[in-house]
Amino acid sequence: MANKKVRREKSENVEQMILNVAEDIFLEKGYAMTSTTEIAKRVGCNQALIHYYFRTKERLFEKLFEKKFVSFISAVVLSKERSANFKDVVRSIIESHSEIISQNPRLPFLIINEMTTNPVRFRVIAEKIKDTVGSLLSGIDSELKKEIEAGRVRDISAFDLFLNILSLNLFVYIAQPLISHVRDYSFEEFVKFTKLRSEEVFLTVWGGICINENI
Amino acid sequence: MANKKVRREKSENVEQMILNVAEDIFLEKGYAMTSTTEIAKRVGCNQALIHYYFRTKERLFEKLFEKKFVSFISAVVLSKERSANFKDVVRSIIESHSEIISQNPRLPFLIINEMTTNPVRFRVIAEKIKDTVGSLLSGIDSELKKEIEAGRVRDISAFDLFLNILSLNLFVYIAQPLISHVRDYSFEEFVKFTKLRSEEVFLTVWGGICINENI
DNA sequence: TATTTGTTTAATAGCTCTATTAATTGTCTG
DNA sequence: CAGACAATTAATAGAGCTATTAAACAAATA
Repeated sequence: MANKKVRREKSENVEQMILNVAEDIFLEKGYAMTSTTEIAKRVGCNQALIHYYFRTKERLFEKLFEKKFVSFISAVVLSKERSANFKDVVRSIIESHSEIISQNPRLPFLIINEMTTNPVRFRVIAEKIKDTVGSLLSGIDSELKKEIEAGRVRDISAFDLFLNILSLNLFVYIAQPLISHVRDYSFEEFVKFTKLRSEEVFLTVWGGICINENI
Repeated sequence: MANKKVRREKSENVEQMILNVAEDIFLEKGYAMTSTTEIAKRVGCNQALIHYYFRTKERLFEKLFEKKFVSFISAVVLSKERSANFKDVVRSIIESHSEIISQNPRLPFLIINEMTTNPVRFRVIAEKIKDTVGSLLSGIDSELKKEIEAGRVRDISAFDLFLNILSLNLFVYIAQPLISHVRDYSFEEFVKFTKLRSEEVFLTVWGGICINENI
């Protein structure tokens, strides 16, 4: 039994290495530009081994990302905390959203890339996203309307507000290679930059909806 | 001579058709996912004809986009109009930027896609972008600092302000397939939506930097 | 009509990729 | 040690892609 465990451990190590390496390359280049040959080379094993463990490249990809896509998308919804103060609601949405992205910095690019280049994957993911977004919006909507009626927030649709948050939080990650190059950031410096920028995003989103006599 | 013209016209039609079709597919799927076979099929000609006119797939791509990338990027800079009012400067940057994007709605996705998946193309484009962004930022910077010192605008870096504009203007286009699906937009409806959203972007960017006692 | 020149096609070489198969190696078990 | 079973590899089929080549076609010209 102990021996069997050792065996399994060994194989699980290779299996896990394949998963790790594959995740890295998929995130870096997207599905189409990643070859099982390249994964094998980086792992240091035979290319057939990847098919031994995962049968097809497609299954390997799904094993890695199917769950991740959905949990990533719905994480935004789940994070919505009730608070007496609408400002704090907005802040908490932005911060938890930002937090989730920073844990998966290349995932937004991959999602968008797969969904636009691969029509099959589009259909699979799109429906789940639609539901998720729908429930998030209806969740915000009533509170937002109250604020608008009370004259504390300018007239804005929940969808526009939602898009503002998504845009400001996601764009820096989607354009990360470009930004890193323009600013000569190492990856660590880029991470630090996004941390600092998080407050910037809140100020912009909140300043953008808060009633302001100076405008 | 007139005859020769007829001949040329005929060939130019096919050549032009190839360019048109190729542009569509490249914009839709990116370089890697587009095959010369598919282009030929959509044009209705033999696949070898594409190589007859453009020699390689790479050259065809470059012919279409090398200039476009640069002009697209630098259009933002060129559009900066001097105005007595800083608010109007910001507005004009946002509006002309938004206008340029709406004329090339799929280009931002292609640029990001190519730059992240293709390291060769990255180097070619990245340098030009770096210069362009640099000169834009220094152009805004002095005016922005004056506004901050005068207490009309909160303390913000030119780069953060620039990113706010880019994020809010670009994200909807990058995520277009997703947004269209979530909201059940036809392409026309999507275009109409972006037109309406343009004012939204200004309100958010400006509200996000304008001094506001209510925050 | 024969020739020239530009356009288009069919055929195919050569490459890379995915996936399968059969053979090989390594390890535990009886 | 022999046999069993998992892990790993070598070899390769089969598909799709880019690019080239040679041949066919079309139209103007001499």
